[in-house]
Amino acid sequence: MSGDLSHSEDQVDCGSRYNDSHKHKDKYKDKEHKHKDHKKDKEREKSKHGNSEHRDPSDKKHRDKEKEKVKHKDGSTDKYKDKHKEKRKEEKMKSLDGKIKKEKENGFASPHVKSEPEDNFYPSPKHEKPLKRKRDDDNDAEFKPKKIKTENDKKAKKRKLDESFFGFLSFENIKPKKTKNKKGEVADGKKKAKKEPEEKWKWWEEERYTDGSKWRFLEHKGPVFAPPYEPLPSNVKFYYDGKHMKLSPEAEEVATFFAKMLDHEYTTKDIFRKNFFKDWKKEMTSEEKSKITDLKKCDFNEMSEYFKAQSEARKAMTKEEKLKIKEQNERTLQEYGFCIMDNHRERIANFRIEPPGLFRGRGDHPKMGMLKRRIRPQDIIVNCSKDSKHPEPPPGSRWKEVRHDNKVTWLVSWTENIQGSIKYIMLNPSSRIKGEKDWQKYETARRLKKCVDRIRNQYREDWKSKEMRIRQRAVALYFIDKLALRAGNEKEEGETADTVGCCSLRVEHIKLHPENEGQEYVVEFDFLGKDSIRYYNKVPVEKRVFKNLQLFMENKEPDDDLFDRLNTSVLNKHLQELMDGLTAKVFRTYNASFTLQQQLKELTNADENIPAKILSYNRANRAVAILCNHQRAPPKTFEKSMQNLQAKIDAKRDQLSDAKRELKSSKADAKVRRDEKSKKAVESKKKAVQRIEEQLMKLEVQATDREENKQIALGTSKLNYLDPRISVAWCKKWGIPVEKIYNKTQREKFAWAIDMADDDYEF
DNA sequence: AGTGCAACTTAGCACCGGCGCG
DNA sequence: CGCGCCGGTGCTAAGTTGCACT
Repeated sequence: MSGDLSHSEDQVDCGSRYNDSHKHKDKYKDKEHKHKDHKKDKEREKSKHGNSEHRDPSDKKHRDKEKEKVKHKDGSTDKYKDKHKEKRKEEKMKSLDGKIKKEKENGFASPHVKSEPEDNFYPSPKHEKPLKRKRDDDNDAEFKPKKIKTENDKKAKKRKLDESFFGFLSFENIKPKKTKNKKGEVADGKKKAKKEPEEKWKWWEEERYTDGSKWRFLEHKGPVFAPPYEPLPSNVKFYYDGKHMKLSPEAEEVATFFAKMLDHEYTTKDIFRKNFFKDWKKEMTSEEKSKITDLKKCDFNEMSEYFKAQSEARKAMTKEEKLKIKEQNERTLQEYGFCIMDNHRERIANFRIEPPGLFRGRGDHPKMGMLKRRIRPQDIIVNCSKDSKHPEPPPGSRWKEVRHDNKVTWLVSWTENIQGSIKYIMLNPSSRIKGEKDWQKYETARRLKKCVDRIRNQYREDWKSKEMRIRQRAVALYFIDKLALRAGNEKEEGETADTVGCCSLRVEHIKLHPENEGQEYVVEFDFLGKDSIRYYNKVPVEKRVFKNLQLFMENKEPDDDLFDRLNTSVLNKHLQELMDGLTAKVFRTYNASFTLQQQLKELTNADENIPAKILSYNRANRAVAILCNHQRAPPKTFEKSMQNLQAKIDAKRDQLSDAKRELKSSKADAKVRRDEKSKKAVESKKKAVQRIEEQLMKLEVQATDREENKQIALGTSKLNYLDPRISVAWCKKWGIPVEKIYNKTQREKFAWAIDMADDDYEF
């Protein structure tokens, strides 16, 4: 059922997005911040999205149908979500009252200090138990080992242990040095010998920790901080109410954040402006505060112009200047961009601290425009091993804490002030620690493959259960499986944009059509999911599911939870019982990978040439992206670039007919002359025609590919959902260079798969 | 059971640099 | 040899999950 893509089209066409996100990089002088005062009254903004139009009263029609004896039989549980419901309703009322949204404090100074004494070497109180595990840390106790064995065994043994120890001396991480794959040795036998010292570390051939620890040794240089604020030159002025006003450096910095965004639409949005203005005032001197009382009277234009000029100037820099900067960046990278973890030099993903700026959440975010404060050394927690050379805080400052917790993978963390969440500096996807986890993820998905039939039968049975909560669980699971929906945690209102996943679907997000376009029992989904990306889909479902949905919706308001007896924790607990390590997201991984494999089988045509095969690959990839609803805004230049391509195709066509004509005439010529020379001419013309035909085809394929990709993003699924061994195996099977499928970074991330998968790999 | 936190994965977009084209 | 385009990369927001605590 899940690999089925019958519903794909709708998704693609109808998908549309509501989010315009973006970022900012800036600086700002920090200040004291308020405490997170949660539980502030929150008011969710009336949903501005398309959803509202879907609150269709007709839903009520279904209410009286099929009253079930079952319903609420376990009266005990109405609670799960009631609380939220209440809130939402309350808020609705409030907003109806025309009240203005109450603001929340910006601050979040609250340290959440872990009072871990920095002295225990392997602290981490929480994970005491994993010690028993033989193989890997978390779940999947058995699988990992097994997998490893099955997958590796053969080759693993032979080249075990060759490197590792001083691997970090070799910079293995930088170059995706061709890893020899099984047969790979072929690749460059002799060269290999030379490059041997650069041989990449094959962590996947080594033992893993079995005690829950993530490393034994960890050394790094700490984070790179955002550059300090540089005040504007005095000729760049700020005007309030038409009059020049010199701002204090603190206030000025925050003003520049706004100035830099002037061109963006969201500086016109009420919430954004309100949040910004409020936080800005906190940075002002009392004098400034009393003068500047209306954002509308602020004129940031000179600042804005100044920054535009700056960026022009940057573009116009000479080669030498640019080179210098590049070199400096490279030095920074070499110094801060790597760490040493267990004898290997590994690349760090994000070693720069996020610069201050104005927060812009995605979608309709209640906190957009708030000030993201500058992070200082005293906000930073450093994690490294006790026996390593500890990173030095910048002169005159100190770290908030240095700890030595080898049960976690992060090197640096700090608490961010917008949501109060923790941010981390961690390793690159090419690192052992990320790679192992990634591998493990696919192994879990493969285990699901083995028992998915059983699970599906089970939830189909559960549709008939007498217990409401079981039915809900079963229907939700069906959606997660069939439609690859996300789990859908509940979220705190007023803290984030109003988005949902499976368990948090509300009545207003689906419509039931007993009959639609010739199909029976159609469910129409329309909601905003992660990142406020719209999910729109019409799916025919089984009658029993349909009836259940009618039941679930009975006597509910549009903004009531569809699955009121279910949440992600209940669901995952259940899944855990069905299979060790099973959680909702495993279904996404499983269905994505399974679909890729099956689509590749179906679409790849042995007779076609490489570009055509790659098109097939992309189509298979696309099927997955559609399943997972990975959309993107059509590139701004889409139309134009499509036209360009079309022009090229036309030109190529002309060229082809010219070439054909020439071929013809040279043939005629050869017939008359019958000499060697003219024969040769014919041959070369023939070749020319062939070459052009090939080029033309390539262009046409490219055009198709691009057109089909207009609103679909392939990257996310490729990077996060598709077992790379499937792709590698496909490449090997059809003699396609992996470079055509994976770029350099991707090859680094998937080095393990490239090395270990054979052409007969089966997901 | 419910809540909140910590850790880690997944996500789309802006921007930039290198490359192919005229 | 400059210019536009495109892919790759960096950035950081927004999810999921597990667990401790109450």
